[in-house]
This record gives sequence, C-alpha cells and structure tokens, in this order.
Amino acid sequence: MEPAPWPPSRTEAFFSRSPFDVATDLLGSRLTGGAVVVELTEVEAYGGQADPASHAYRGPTLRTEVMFGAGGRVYVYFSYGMHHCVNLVCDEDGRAGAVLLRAGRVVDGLAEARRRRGDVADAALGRGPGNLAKALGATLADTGTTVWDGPLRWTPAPEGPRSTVCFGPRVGVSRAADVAWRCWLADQPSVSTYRRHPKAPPPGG
DNA sequence: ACAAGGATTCACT
DNA sequence: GTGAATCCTTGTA
Repeated sequence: MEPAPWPPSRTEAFFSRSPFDVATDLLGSRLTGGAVVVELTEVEAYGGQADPASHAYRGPTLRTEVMFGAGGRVYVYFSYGMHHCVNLVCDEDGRAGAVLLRAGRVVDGLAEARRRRGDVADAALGRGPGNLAKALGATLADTGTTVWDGPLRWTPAPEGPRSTVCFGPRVGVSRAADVAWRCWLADQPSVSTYRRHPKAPPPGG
C-alpha cells in the first residue's frame, strides 16, 4: 500500500533535523521523478562548516547557498564534468546540512528509468549517485525546489519491517573519509560497491 | 589503476 | 582577470 504524502509542514520538520538522523530515516522512503519511483537504499550524511567533506565547509557560496536554507529542498550538483548528484537539504534554516542520495531501487516506472539509463540490469538502474540522479531525471534546475511541490517528490517509507540498516565510511571523499555517515539497507542489490577515494589516507591512520 | 570531462574555488595578479 | 587544483563519479583496463 502506497503511503500518502505528508503535508509540507510535517515534511519540512522531518528534514529539519541533523543530516545523520535524516539519512537513517530516509532508507526505505521514496522519491519520485516523473514516472520513476525509487526506494532509497543507500545515502550519505554531510554536515556544514564543521565537515571537511561537505560542499558547505567553506561557508555559503552561490552553489552551496541552498544547503544553508530550510530542510526539504533539493540540491543537485554537477560532478566530474558528466554526472549529476542529488542531495536533500537537512537541518534547521541557517545551518548547512544535506544527505547525498547514493542508490535506490526502482519500484515503479521501470520503462522510463531504462529509457534514461540505457539497457542495464534492474538493480543497476539506480546504483550509484550519478546513476540514481539520471534514473530520476534530476537536473541542476531542480536545485532549490521542495520535495513536496517540486519535480522530485518525497513520500515516507511504507509501514512494516525494514531491512537491517548498516553504517560505514563515506565514498569518494578524500577528507574525513572514516566518519561512518554512510548508511544503507542490508541485502539490497542496488547498493553500490564501496570505493574509497584514491587520495584518501589509509584507514585508521 | 586511470581517463573522461566541466564547474567551482582558490591563489595569485 | 587568469591559471591550476580539486572534485559527494563511472566505466573500462
């Protein structure tokens, strides 16, 4: 049974908490982009000016301004000259924070997702942040829109038991690589395989 | 292990 | 204003 969307005020309250808390609670919830609906299976929390791996680390800029606003907004950035990555802004207005959406399982709109992504296995359609953004059809223009009236709509997780939540280091970051702010659902084939940043210092040292 | 690839940001002038 | 390093990645080797 598809859960009804929450009203904007409740949705904004959900996202106006710490990125770590929001990240954990996002697992199993859903994001809709056009005809494509994905269940989020892997996310990473990013802090503000105290998190060296966050885009907001050096304070607000033209690009990262949205991260300092109220929760429930979309932040899309363009990475490595070819990929888009979708974040959902967290924490209270004035404090930077976001959750990077790293992977999701396509639960509806399979044909549309494949049209965007090409002919790949179902589990690979939304595996990895760049691929997930592509499957959702997210673009830079989505930045600043809300998840209750924008092109990307969020709905809470369905009732009932959820897979075990696992925690581990974030992917692809060269600084603060060993903070366990990545979380994912166990036994989900859509979860990306871990790749440490090439320039990240060795673990534990 | 590495290249493709474009925007952002910083260190300079 | 200009040049260079960096980057929340992916697919192929």
